[in-house]
Amino acid sequence: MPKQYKPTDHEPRIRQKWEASGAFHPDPSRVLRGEAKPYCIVIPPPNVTDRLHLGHALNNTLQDVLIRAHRMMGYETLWMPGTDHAGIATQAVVEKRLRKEGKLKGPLRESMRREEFVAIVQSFKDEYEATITGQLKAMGCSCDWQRQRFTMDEQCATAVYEAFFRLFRDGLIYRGKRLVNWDPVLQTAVADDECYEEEIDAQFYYLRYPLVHSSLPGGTPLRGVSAHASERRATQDAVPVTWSELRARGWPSNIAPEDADHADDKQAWVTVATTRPETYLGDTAVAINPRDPRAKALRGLSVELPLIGRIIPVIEDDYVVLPAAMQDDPDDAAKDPKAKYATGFLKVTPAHDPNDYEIGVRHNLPHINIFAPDATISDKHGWSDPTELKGGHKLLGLKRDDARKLVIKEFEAHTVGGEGTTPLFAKSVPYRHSVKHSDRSKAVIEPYLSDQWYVKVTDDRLRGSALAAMNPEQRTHASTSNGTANITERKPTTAYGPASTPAASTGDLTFYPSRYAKTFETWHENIRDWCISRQLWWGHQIPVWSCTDAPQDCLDWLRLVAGETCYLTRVDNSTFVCLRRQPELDGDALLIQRRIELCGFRRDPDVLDTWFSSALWPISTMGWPKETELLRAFNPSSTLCTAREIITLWVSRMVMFNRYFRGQDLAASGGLPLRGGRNGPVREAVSHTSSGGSRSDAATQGEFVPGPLPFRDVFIHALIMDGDGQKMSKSLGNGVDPLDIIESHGADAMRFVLCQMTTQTQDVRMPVQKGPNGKNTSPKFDIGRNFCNKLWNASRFALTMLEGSQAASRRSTETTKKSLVDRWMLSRLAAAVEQINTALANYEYSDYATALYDLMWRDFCDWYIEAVKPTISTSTYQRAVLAHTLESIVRLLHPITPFITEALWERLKDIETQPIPGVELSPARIAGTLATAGWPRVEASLRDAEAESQFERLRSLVTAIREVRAQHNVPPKRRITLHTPTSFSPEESALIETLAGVESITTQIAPADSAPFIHEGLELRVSNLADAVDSAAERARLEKAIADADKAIATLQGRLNNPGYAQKAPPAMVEQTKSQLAKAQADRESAKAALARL
RNA sequence: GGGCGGGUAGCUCAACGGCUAGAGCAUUCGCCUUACACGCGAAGGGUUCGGGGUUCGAAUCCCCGCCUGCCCA
Repeated sequence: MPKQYKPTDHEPRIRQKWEASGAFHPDPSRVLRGEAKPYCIVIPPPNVTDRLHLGHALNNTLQDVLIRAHRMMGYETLWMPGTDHAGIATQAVVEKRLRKEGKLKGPLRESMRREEFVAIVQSFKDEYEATITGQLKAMGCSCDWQRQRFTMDEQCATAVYEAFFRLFRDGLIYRGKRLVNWDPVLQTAVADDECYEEEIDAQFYYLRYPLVHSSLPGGTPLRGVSAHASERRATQDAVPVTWSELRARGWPSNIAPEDADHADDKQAWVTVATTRPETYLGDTAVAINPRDPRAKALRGLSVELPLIGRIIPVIEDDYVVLPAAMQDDPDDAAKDPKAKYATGFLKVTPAHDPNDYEIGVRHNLPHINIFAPDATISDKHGWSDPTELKGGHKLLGLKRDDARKLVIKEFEAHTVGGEGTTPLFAKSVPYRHSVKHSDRSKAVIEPYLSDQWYVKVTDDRLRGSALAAMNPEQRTHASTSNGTANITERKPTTAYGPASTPAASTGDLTFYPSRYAKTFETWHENIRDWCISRQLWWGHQIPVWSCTDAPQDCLDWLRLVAGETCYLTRVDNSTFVCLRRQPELDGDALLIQRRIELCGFRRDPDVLDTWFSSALWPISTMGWPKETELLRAFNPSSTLCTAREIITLWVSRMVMFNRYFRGQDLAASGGLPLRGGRNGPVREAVSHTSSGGSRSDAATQGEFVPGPLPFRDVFIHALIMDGDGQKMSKSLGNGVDPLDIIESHGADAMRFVLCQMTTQTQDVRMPVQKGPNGKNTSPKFDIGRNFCNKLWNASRFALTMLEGSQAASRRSTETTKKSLVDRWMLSRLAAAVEQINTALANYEYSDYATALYDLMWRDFCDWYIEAVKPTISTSTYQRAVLAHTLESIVRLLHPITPFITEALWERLKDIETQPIPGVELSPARIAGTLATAGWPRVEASLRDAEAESQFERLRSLVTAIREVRAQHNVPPKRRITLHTPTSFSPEESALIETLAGVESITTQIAPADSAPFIHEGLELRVSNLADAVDSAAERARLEKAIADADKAIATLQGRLNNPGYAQKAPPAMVEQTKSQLAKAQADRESAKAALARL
């Protein structure tokens, strides 16, 4: 064996060995036949946009640790791998690439055919999928590569279309409007993360809106009626409100003194402040804060929008910022920069501002879209008939900036009430603020209202079942027995229990760390319907065909064929047809598709949100909607391992979908019993009233019983930050590539460090430096590399001892005595195994790795190996302890550092030693493959408190002697003499001599040139040091010993002098303190005596 | 605005109401002691962010404040 462990000499070969062994490809039928318990993790599928970064390395290492540990524990273990198509991100990356290469100019939709583009993305995906798979393999991930999936492959797509169809049929998908970030240049919606904010210098414009009475009933014009109709009516009905009338209604007299001409008989107005005057065309209300003293006077009044004459209500909403002067707390005003500019009146444009949109929802206001897709003013997209009104037509066709200028000009030219002296335009003030821009076109984003598809996750069948899935101990708001907050800090798991129960369901979803349960809970309590349509080409195209004013005969025919293959709904005069596109039904679906397309139906061009397919991942990868063996054996899976940012986007949706669809499946198949016996036989189908309910699915229309969870445990791990606490990212250049680390330090070193870093905190820091090859690395990985090298050398030493002495074992001098160090080592091993099992069961990776670090390095290498050097070649038993301890360490480490342990085990596995009772190392299921070897079972009876305390005393004595040696610069090879008033057993003496470089131990008086030291309250001496003893140094050392003892005495005495302590503290604690005090006092006395003799 | 974290040695982190607050790296000193210099032995280094409180006892629990990060809106 070489002196240093070189990962590259072993990793590729071991990867091949694993792959050839089939060790990672489980057999579901073993689970179904009851031969093995299942353990399963579905990988959070990485995006195919890019290669994996260090965060992925962490995420997947943690999964592999669980997978490998359970495989060794005897579970039938499945780690399902795959990748995600990542719609928006991937499309953006490919589009950018094409533009860079000059292959794409202008808007995508006009420059390229859909099929053409999708094909390019497909090949891009193939490239990255291969890269990602290679990276995972390089890390040693023991995925079932034969079952690898992709969210857009045929199997997953089948699941997506089936799920969409069922939700559509069950009334859980509907069409609605939503504000999107619209890029007017590319004419597409873009996601939030494709926008950037940029500060620009702009103006706050102050516009006057004349007040009028509305003749509409209830003083709430526009409510629930179309904008078109109300505009007409409003123009005829407007009656001005005068200032005198306003004062009569309670308008405060001290308000708005700057408006000099508040003549009693003149029409009154309100002044709104806005940065976007042109959007006034889409205003549907003016809002005021209810705490505003003017609010009461305005209640029930309206304003008339100049130039277009629309009458819109004055409403009250908390969102409106009070002007700085009106705020109770001047500090609040200072905090909100807008308060300085606010007038207290907010023009509300629900179709063109996200906040206004919310106000619109709260007050049921109409949305009036005033822009064409290219962001020019248009009367064709929601704003109707400006030409009949008072001059709004001048604005038609103008771009946003031009429209803004013209609006200001018009407002300057006109006056309140049409004939007054007060201009509609009050003033403008410079204002710097940040505005959203599109990454790709740099255009200013327009919030734009458009039709979208939604999943009604607020329905109790989805939201409700997600909340019900939670472990009751982790719920805070549910009706717990005493109604108080009740979050368990930690699940009291101390041993490895069954990892997966076949039908985990209600109440089984448990978060680690538990605090994340709250994130999950509050998300569902405040959940909103989920917008699932995206204006992209890369993704699952929505399987809905629609037609406005479809021919009657076509509709009649559709009603006839509606059922298992298609489902239709009507909204106003539009018909929407959803086709079910399971492969076996494709014939029918295709027929219907052709027919309706001939009738004028067109398929929705949008694709589904990527999370829709991700939400199905735990079942789609297993073949759903087919009732496969895999699905039955491995759903629910055991653990989901992910980062916290994904709890809301992904975890929630997987829980809802798994429970919903599997609930339906189970009901349809006669209601398989769910755990806990909550549900008896599912009730027979009740008739479904809406059109098109299918026959075979009738059973699913009955009372809904949620099905099993997608997984039982959710482990949320930390995010890796750089040394400054910043996220690692490409643009910052602070990212670390896992492959670089694997190359420089080895996969095991990387994995070890990542595990050791994984505590329960929210994020961990990893200082980043440039390595010798110019690539980013971190000094942290040296820990792992050194650790592996240490293990390698410990094994190297052990192997020479074991191999070399196999022949010697037949010699007559052999002893089989159980020595102190052997008992101590086995005791340490038993303790470590217990600690490791507990850590694993609670996802405490750092504890797991640290326990092994200490066991291997501190206990095994520093003390055990050093101690047995003189005796190992003549003790059969000791060699057996050495071999068993080392092999246990290697097996326990395998989940963290699979390569080096596999390489070492190839040599260790054939060493023959006598058995050690209480240590069970069962053979590998696949011969010669550690990955399938048994998890070490070490009996707790090997714990030996006496051996541990006896060894601990020797160890502290050895350390004390070494300290004196170091102080006197005694050469390591020099043997010295220990003078002690007490005697040691021959076994103890031998250990002291070996470990402390002592030649002889004597009770004889030490010569004058010896060095005193204190151990357990006694003065001991060492002599025969190389140089004469330096009494000044001795004095300093003894004085320090006295000072240390004094400090301890003060602390301990103070504790005992506290009257409450003896009374209230546990007696054992008090006893301990007393003995500590006695020892400290003895130390002190001995040191003083030694000092006096100097 | 709501929610959740973090602040302990120069750095990265432990310590989960009870040993004189511990590791690794870095620093200093001595060693190529024949498993390992990616190593061995030893040393120095802490007002546990600040202030109150609860307790026999607080880094730990509670309150206030400061700094810092993340998620949701």
